[in-house]
This record gives sequence, C-alpha cells and structure tokens, in this order.
Amino acid sequence: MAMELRRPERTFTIRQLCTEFKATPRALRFYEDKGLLTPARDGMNRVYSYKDRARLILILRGKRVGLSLQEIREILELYDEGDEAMSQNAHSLKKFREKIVVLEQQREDIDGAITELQQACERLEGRLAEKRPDLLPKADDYDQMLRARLDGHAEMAIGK
Amino acid sequence: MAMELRRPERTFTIRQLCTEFKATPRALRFYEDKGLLTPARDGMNRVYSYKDRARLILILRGKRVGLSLQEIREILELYDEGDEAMSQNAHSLKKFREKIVVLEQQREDIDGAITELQQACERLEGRLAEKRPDLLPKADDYDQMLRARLDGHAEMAIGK
DNA sequence: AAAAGACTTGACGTTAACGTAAGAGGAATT
DNA sequence: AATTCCTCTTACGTTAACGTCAAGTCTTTT
Repeated sequence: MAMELRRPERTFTIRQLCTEFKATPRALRFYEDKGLLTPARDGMNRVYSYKDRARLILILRGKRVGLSLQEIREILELYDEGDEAMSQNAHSLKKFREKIVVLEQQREDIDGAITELQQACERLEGRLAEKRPDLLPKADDYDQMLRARLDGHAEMAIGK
Repeated sequence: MAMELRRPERTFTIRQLCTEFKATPRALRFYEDKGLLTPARDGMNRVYSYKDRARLILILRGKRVGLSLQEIREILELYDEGDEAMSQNAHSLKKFREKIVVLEQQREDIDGAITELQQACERLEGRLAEKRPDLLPKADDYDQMLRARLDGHAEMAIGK
C-alpha cells in the first residue's frame, strides 16, 4: 500500500520543509531554539508533523510582515496553550490590538510605496526609452517574472 | 517681520526633525553616513532643508515597509541624479519591478495577519470574558488608543 | 568495509541598524 | 567666568536572525 503523502499523518524531514519554503535547516533549528517549533524526534532526527508545518507557515508569514520571532511566538502560543496564565493573556490581548493598528498603518505605507515605486519605474522607463531604448527589458524578462511568480503561488497552494 | 516657519526656505535642526518624527540624532547621522541624507552645514552643525525633510519622510516610510537603507537609497537617487549612469538605471528598473511584486505579496500577507490577529483577539476576549472578566480592557484604554492614533496622524498631516 | 550523504550539536562569525559612552567645540544663561 | 546645553566626531557595544564551519552519528550506496 502506497504511503499517503497527503494525509495528516504524513511527516516531513527538515530538508523537505526547507526546500518547500525556501528556508534553511539552520533557520528551522533556530526557530526551535527560540521555542517556535517543537518537532518530534526519530532517534536524533527531527520529524515535523502537519501541525509543525502549519506553524512554520505562520512563522514565515509573520516574518514577511515584519513581526519579530518573539511576537510570532506569542501568537503561536495562543493556539496550543490551554488557558493557564490568564492575566498574561490580558497583556497579550492589548499587544495584539496595538499590533493590528501598526499593521493597518503598514498596509497604507505599502500602498504608498507601491505607487511611489511605480512612478519611479515609469520615470525610469521614460528616460531609458528616450536615451537608451536598447536597455529596456525584453518581453522574455517579463515572461520569466510571471513564471517565477506563478511557481511560487503554486507551491503554496498545493503544498508541493 | 516674523520668521516664516512654514515656507520652503525654512530649515530644521537635527533635534527638530528627530522630535517631529521620533527618530534619534544618531539615526539621522547614520543615514547621512550611508548617503541617504546630505544636509548643509552651519559651521559644524547640520542644517536640514525642506527637501531633506521630505527625503527623511521617504526613508522612514521605506523602513516601515521593510526596505533596507540600501534599497531606499537607490530610490532616492532617482530623484536627484540627472541621468548619468543609464545602464545602472536599467538594473534599478528591474529591481524596482521585483520589489513591487514583493510588496504586493506583502500586502496580502498583512491582510492575512490582520485577520489572524483579530481572530486571536476574539478568542482571547471570549476566554477572558468567560473566566476573568475583570481583566478585560476598560473603555478608557480604547479611548487612549484612539487618541494616540489620532495624534500620530495629526503630526504627520500638519507637519507638527 | 569504505565512502558518500543526510542529520545532529556546539561554537564562533556576520550583517544591518543603530545605541552608548567619551571627549571636545561653540552659544547661551546665570 | 563658570555652568549649562546642544552639537560634533570617533569608536566600541548591542541585538536579531541567522551563516558558517567543525566534528560526530546513522544510513545508504558502492
């Protein structure tokens, strides 16, 4: 009977998660050091479950939006922690609400930065078209950009 | 005749810009070191123009959306550089387009993170309301949050 | 059995973006 | 004149988030 590679019982090696998410083993061990991941062991070797993988996804996204590992850990702890340390949680609640405000501001910043960059690109293209049209990107370049982009999304979508 | 503190001829000391934008002198000098700012001098002392201040605003926003100082510098250089180094610019163009893609992804991430945090907050509040309603934030707290938020925006809007 | 690959644990190195402390120069206040 | 205050430069310290060896174990391949 073939292994069921898509079922929740499925486990992952460190290398598998790394290639899937373009991380390094060092990074995953580091997250473990900091208490963000706690994979099982097979002898010495780490064995990551689907839950571990889900946590890793949250970690990486948290990083992309500028959260520190410390902040990410606090969020993750909400998911497994039963409910001891309630007064701690009151504090977490406050911090989360503040973080939401920061993120909303950050989204505005990003929108601004995007339009800014687009204007800069247009100015650049204008000047290049005028003086050095030979340096303008070829259609191929855009093709490749789009491909890379789609690949990335596909990986996320189907879990490789 | 009173000094015209709102006109473009107006200049700023390092401390003024720092208090306006909640930065430190060390940071501004650091940006200068890295070539992101080049204020004039009055003897030894730095004198920042309106243009310098505008650049600083861009620097800080760039930082908030996760750009490195190096990347921010490349963007800023587009604004003063006449048009030597055209082939350099072809490279910049490519990098900017890539950065736009990254930022768009980042905005999605932020939206995701916001909803995630909001759910976490709701779960937390639910548990707190059930077991320790005394720890729930008071109306005052939210008042204060909103005030802080509005203050922040006001500062940006009216340039203090 | 020997070599080649993954995995492991230290332990030290690195980079970005400042912080911090020391020492000195002018301007303003007492 | 002395103190206070702001600024300057120089230089070493710091933190986060890993990178990069080194040295060992286990498994698989040759």
